[in-house]
Amino acid sequence: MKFYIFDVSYEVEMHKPVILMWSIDEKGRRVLLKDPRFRPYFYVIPMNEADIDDLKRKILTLSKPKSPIISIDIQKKKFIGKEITVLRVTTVLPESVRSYREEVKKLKEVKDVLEADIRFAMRYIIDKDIKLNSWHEVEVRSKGRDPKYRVEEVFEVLSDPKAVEGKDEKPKLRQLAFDIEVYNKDGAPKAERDPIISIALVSEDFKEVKIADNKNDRELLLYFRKRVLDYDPDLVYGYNCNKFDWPFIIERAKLNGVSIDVGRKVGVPPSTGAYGHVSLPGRLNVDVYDFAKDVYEVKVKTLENVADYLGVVKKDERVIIPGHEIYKYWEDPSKREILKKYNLDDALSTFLLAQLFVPFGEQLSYLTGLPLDQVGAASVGFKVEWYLIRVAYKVDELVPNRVERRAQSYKGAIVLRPRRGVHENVAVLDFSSMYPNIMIKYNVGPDTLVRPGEKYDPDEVYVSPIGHMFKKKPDAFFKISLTQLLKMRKEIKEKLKSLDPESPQYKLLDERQKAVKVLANAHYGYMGWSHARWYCKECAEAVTAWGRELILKSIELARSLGLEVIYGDTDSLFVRYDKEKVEKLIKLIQEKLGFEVKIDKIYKKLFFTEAKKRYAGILEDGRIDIVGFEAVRGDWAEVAKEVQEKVIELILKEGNTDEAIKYVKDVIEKLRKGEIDIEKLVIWKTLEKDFSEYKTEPPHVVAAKRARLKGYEFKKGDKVGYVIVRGSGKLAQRAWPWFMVDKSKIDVNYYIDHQVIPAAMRILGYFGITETSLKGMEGGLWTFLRKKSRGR
DNA sequence: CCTTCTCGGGG
DNA sequence: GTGTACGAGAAGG
Repeated sequence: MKFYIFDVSYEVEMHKPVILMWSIDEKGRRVLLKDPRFRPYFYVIPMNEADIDDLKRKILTLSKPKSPIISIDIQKKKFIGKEITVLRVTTVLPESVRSYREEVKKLKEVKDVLEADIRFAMRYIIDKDIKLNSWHEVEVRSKGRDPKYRVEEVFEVLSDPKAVEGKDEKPKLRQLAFDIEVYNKDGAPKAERDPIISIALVSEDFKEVKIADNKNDRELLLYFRKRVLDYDPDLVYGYNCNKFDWPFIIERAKLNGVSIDVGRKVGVPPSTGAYGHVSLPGRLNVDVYDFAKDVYEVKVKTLENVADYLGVVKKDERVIIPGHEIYKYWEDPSKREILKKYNLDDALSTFLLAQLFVPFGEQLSYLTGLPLDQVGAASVGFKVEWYLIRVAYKVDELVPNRVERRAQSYKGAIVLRPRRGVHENVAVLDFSSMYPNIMIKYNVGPDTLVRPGEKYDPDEVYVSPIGHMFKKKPDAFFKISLTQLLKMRKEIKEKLKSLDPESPQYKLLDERQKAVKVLANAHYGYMGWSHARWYCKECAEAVTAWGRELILKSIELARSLGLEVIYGDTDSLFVRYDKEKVEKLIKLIQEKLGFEVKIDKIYKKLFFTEAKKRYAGILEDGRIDIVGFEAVRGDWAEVAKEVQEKVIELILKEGNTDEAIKYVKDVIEKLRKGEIDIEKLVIWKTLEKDFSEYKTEPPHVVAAKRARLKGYEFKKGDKVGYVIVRGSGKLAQRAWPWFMVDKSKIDVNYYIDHQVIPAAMRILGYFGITETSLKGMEGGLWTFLRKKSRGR
């Protein structure tokens, strides 16, 4: 029979582990596949001189009746490229692996223990090559219904699941988004004090919201449980629900003595699992916020900002209530309808955002083997790592243990000093997948790296510009992984050409090729991550060195053609767009250096100051592109960003500064008159550390501390929005959380002198405009007098 | 006045 | 908890 498997977990039944595969059958029924045949294991590397059979006997004597060691096999494997003989020790209970690991490690004949930290369900996914969120052929025997599980039928698995190639379609999944509102009068919400006052649910089939009529939230919790169980969703969506909604619900349920077992296992409540995700048995609980974090165009990633930017729910079409005022809308019965609408708009936004993000998440899950609820919560490093672990299994490579290391920095990419000024017709050339291709070409990896003192044949190694050497043979582990990914991407793209872009299959495969790209591009950074299992600083260092060499050689080629190079960063070159010469250059780089370059974009006009990583241009279609300047940074006040953006636009489009100057003066005047919204004056910064770790007291830290005194919770990772008020002393002493400040207290001069003018001058200064001419009274005074006389 | 701390955006 | 390079403001001395 064929099953669409979307989650894998396990449970212990009669002292034995059983793999649970939460699935959908071809009739669209929710079913559970139980595989009782799988057992946990780990590997033991013996000391070189150790007697293997003797060691085997010794390990067997450690066997405990609770979870006996059922077999020890001698196997040949590779470890960091070297052939080694290992013992595979298999036991019964997954949770006993850790204690066996510790005891085995103590034996003097044992060099190391490997793969004892691969979670049991992941072990199954890797070993059986389960492709989550896709179809598998499995031989099964029906066990009928089981009141323990909220599924239509339970099956016992008789054969290893086999992925069905080419069945790139999804069954109809039930999805439910939820959102809660809580009563917090003083500062941040606290579950032990504040009740839930409203819950909204949105699915394809219904939208509803239930508001509490008193401060006892027991009824609300029961309603929530009932509605989830009635609808029986496969996917549950929340926004920041792993960190807020779920912990809050779990705690409130506990206080109320209510069971909140909303998963597909009766009596089992949600619990926090790997990477801080909240797990509901048999359902995929997706925190949409995890995916929203990747929308870097949105600086402050509130639900309404992300939904607005992506166009699913526009801000002006929905209710927005500041977090600290929510309780007021509940206390005043006449305002409760507004609160309900707000709650519903949030759940709706979450639901709609999930439609955009989840298809991509499903494909990341398909590739990495991490179930969808974990793959969003896991960082990029772990996503790459799980992908690598799957590759390792297929090529008999053992997985290195995680080692505590100090981060070691190394030299990175090259950035050219730009030619300042306005340039016309500039082409941006990009190397396609530069670092992955360098890694493939030079066979880079910890397994091919020639270590100090190691013997090598000078003809059989690649030597990096900084001297690190990599053996040409055999293929590096990273090369295998990357080649496979690039090949997969090429094949998918080929297949896409034959499909209707509107078809579900096209959409699915397109998301898959995007996920492949993300994983491939993250390989280089992964090597330089000190917590990586396959950490290799020398490898990362060599890759950036080859990258620098590549760019420099390409510049030489450009110059040999008489092409002017205006700028370049890491894997891009900005050159004067002379069509013929640029095409020649692309060919030359391909032929002489062996790398592919493409024209990424063409600017009609491009403006540089002397600074690196900062430029603004107008593209062929008239769009303005701003990189690096204050206008696109989150830590500048909106008013300054707007001014700079407008100045850039006026200059690139008009070709002179007159309009721009007039515009800046106008904004300054509005600021003086207090006509600018306080929201546009807020500066947002992240607390990157715990309060105690700060050696200095920057403004955002001072503001956050002030909010904390009022009961608002601020901690590492939070964004602090502050404004500057009038007064004396250090700037930080004048920084206050924006929601605690009355507009009349704002220091307008700070915003003029330290936000608007610097942002405008960054551009206008290049054209010889002075600060005083923006601020000066010449223009301002006249307008002032004119208006005054008109007023009379 | 100079150095250090801190942060964010992006190739 | 993927990497380094870079610019800029404000604190600190």
